[in-house]
Amino acid sequence: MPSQSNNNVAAKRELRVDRREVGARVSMVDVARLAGVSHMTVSRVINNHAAVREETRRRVLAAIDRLGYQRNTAARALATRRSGIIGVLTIETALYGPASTLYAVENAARQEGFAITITSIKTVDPATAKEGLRLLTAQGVEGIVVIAPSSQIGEALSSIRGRAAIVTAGDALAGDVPAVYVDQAGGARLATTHLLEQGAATVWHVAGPRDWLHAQARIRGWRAALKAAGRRPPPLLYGDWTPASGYHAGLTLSEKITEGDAVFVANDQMALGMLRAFHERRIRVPRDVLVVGFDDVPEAAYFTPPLSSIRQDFAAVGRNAIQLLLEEINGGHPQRASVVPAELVVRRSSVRPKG
Amino acid sequence: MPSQSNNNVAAKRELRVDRREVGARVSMVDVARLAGVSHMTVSRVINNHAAVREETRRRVLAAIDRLGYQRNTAARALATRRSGIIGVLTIETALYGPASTLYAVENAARQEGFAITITSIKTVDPATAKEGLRLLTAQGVEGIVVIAPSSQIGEALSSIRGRAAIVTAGDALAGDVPAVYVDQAGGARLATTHLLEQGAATVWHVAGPRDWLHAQARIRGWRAALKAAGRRPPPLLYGDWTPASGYHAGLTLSEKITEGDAVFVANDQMALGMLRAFHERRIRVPRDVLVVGFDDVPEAAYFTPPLSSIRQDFAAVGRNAIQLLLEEINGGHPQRASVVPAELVVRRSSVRPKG
DNA sequence: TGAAATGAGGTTAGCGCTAACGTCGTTGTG
DNA sequence: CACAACGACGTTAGCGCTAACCTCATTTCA
Repeated sequence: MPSQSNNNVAAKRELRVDRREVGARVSMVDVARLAGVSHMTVSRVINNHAAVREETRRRVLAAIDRLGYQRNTAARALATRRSGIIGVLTIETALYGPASTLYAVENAARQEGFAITITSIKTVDPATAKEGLRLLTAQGVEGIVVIAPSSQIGEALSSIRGRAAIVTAGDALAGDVPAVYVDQAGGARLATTHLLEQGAATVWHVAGPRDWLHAQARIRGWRAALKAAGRRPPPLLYGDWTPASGYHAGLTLSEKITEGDAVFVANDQMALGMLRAFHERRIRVPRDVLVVGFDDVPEAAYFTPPLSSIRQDFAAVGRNAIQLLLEEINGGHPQRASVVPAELVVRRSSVRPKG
Repeated sequence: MPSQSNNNVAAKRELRVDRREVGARVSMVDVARLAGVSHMTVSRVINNHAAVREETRRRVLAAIDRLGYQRNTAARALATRRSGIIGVLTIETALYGPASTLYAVENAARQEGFAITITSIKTVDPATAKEGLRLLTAQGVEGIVVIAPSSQIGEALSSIRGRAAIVTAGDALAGDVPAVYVDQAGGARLATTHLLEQGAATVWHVAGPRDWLHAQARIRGWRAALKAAGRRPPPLLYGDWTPASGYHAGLTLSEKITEGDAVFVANDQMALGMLRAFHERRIRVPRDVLVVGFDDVPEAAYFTPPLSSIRQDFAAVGRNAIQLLLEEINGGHPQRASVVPAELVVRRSSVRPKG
C-alpha cells in the first residue's frame, strides 16, 4: 500500500503541476480544473466523443500533456465493465513456435488497443490448465488466447466458456472453441511428397508426443501423402520435441534404415538430434538419407547439413487469433477455424546429390 | 460494451444461483446475501482479515463456491490504489535467454500474487522503449521488469522513475536502476581460461552487437582472462547474435586462424554458424580449433560437434528480479544489483583430442 | 457492580471513471 | 417571431470494492 496517510484528501486534490515529479497520480478532475472544463469534457476528449469544440479539445489536450495525465484503467474498467485485457495461456517453453506466436499475439492485441496478460503452465494436464484459466478470468480478461495445443486441454477450456471469449492459437481443439493454426497436415504432406519426389524409397516419421495435436496432425499428413503415392507407411517413432529424443530416434533408425530412405521429423530440434546421431553412425545426409524437419527455426539453415523444413507463419496465426477473439468479444459468432498454409523450405538435407 | 440495457438495476441484482451459466458476473453483495452477512464480511473473509467467526467464514466460503464468485480486480485496484500487476518490457525475440527469463519472471510474480502484463518491442532504441514503458504505466503496473539489455535503454528508463518501481533482468544498466544478471564477464573469463588451459595458442572472440551490454561484458571478461595469462588479445570480430553472422565470422576467421587457436563465441547461435563455416572450410573442431559458446541452449549438446558453452541460470534471474522489485514496491531501497554466477559446461568442441 | 476492553460484525464514504440525462445558448424553420 | 432542433457542455449516479469508522453484545478486571 502507498504509505502516505490519506487523512487530507482535499490537500491531495489540490492542483500541483509538478506532481508528476513526485509520482503521485493525476486524475481527470485535475486535468479538468487546469483546462477550465468539467471532468466529463476531459473524458469526451480522451474517448474521441463528438460534441467537443476544437478549441476546447486543444485546451484539454494541452492540460493532459502538461500534467502527464494517464487514465486510470481500473476506474475505466469498473465503469465500462470492460477490462481491455486479453489473457494468454501458454506453455512454459522457449520453443520457437509458441514463443513466436506469443509475440505475434501481443503485437496484434496492442494494435487493437488491448493489453496482454500471460499465465504460463509447465504441463498441459487439465488440472493445471484449468488453474491457469482461473487465474486469467480472475483478472477480468475479456478473452483468452490459448497457446498450448494439446488434446488434454479441451476439457479445461469448456470450464470457462461464458466467462470469457476464447480461441486457440496453434491447433484445432476438440469442442466448439474457435481455432487458428497452421495447416499441420498440409505441411506434413508437403514434406513427405517432396521427399518422395526426390526419389525416397520410404519416408519414415519421427512424431512428437502423442497428446499434442500438432504431432497427430503431422502424422495424418505424412500418412496421407504416402497413401496418395501408393506407399505403405513404415512403423512410427515418437519423440518429445527435444534434440535428445531426436538423437535417440536417430540411433534407432540407423539400424533400420536402408540407403535411399528419407525421414520426416516432426520438428527441427529433433531433426538436429537425429542429424547428430546419423553423423556419429557415419550415415551421410543427404547422400545416404534425406531429412526434412518442421518449424523452420532460424538455426535450421546452419545445421550440418542445412535442414529443409516446413515454415509456419506464426505472425499470421497471432493476428488471426486476435481477430477471431475480437469478433467473439464483440458478440459475433466467429468462424470455427482459420487455417494458415504451411510452406516448404528446401535446403541441402533433402536434396539427393547428383551422381 | 455489454449490450444489455441497464435500466433495471434492481432486477439485475436479484440473486440467481444459475447466473454463472449465463456468464454474468457475481458481485460481493450477491455472495453476502446468500451467506446472510454484509458485503464487508465477505471482503474480510477474502482478504483473511481477522475478526470473523469460523462458522461465518465457512458460510461465506460456501456461498463463494456455490456462486463461483471471483473478485472484481478493477474495483479492488480502484479502492486500494494497487493494481497487483507487474509489467514486463521485453524484446520481441524467441532467443533462449530472454524467453526463459520471461517465464521465470512470470512464475516468480505469480507466486507472489502478482499478475504479469507484457509489452514487447522490436528494437531497443530509446523512443521505442519509452513508448513501451508508457503503455505499461498506462496499465497502472506497480513495477516493471525490463528484459531488453541494451545501453540505449538506460535513458528511457529514467523517464518513468517515480511512476513505477523498476528493475532490469539481464544486465546491469547505467544509472541507478537495480539490476539482476548473470555474471557475463565471469562467464567469459571461465570460457577463455578453459580454452587457454586446453593449450590454445590464442583465443579469438566473436562478440555480439556493440550496443548490447551483454556483448560488452563478455568482451571485458575475455580480455581480462587473456591479460591474466599474459596474452595479447587478437583483433575482435562482431556479429549480431544470428547464426548467419556467426557463419560470416567463421569464414573470416578461417583465413586468419592458425592450428591450435581457439574461438570464444558470444552466443551459441553464432557458434552454430561458425561450426558450419569451419565445416565447409574443412577446419576440424576440436582437432584444429577449439570453440566455446555462451548461453548453453538446449540444442548445444547436439551440434556437430557438441558445443561447450556457458550456462546461465535464468530461473534464478527471474526470481531475484521479482524479489528486488517487490522490495522496491514496498518502499524499501533494494540492493543495486544481484549477480548470478555463470557455469561452464564442457563438451567435445573445446577439448583437445589426444594425440 | 460498573466501566473499560474486546470481539464480530455493519454502515458509510470514497477510489476515478463513464452512461445517461439535464441545461442553456444558438441556429434554423414555418 | 415562436418553437423545435441541435451543439456543447455540466450534473448525477453508479461500477464493485476497501478503509475507516460505528454499533452492540460479551467478557474482563478493578
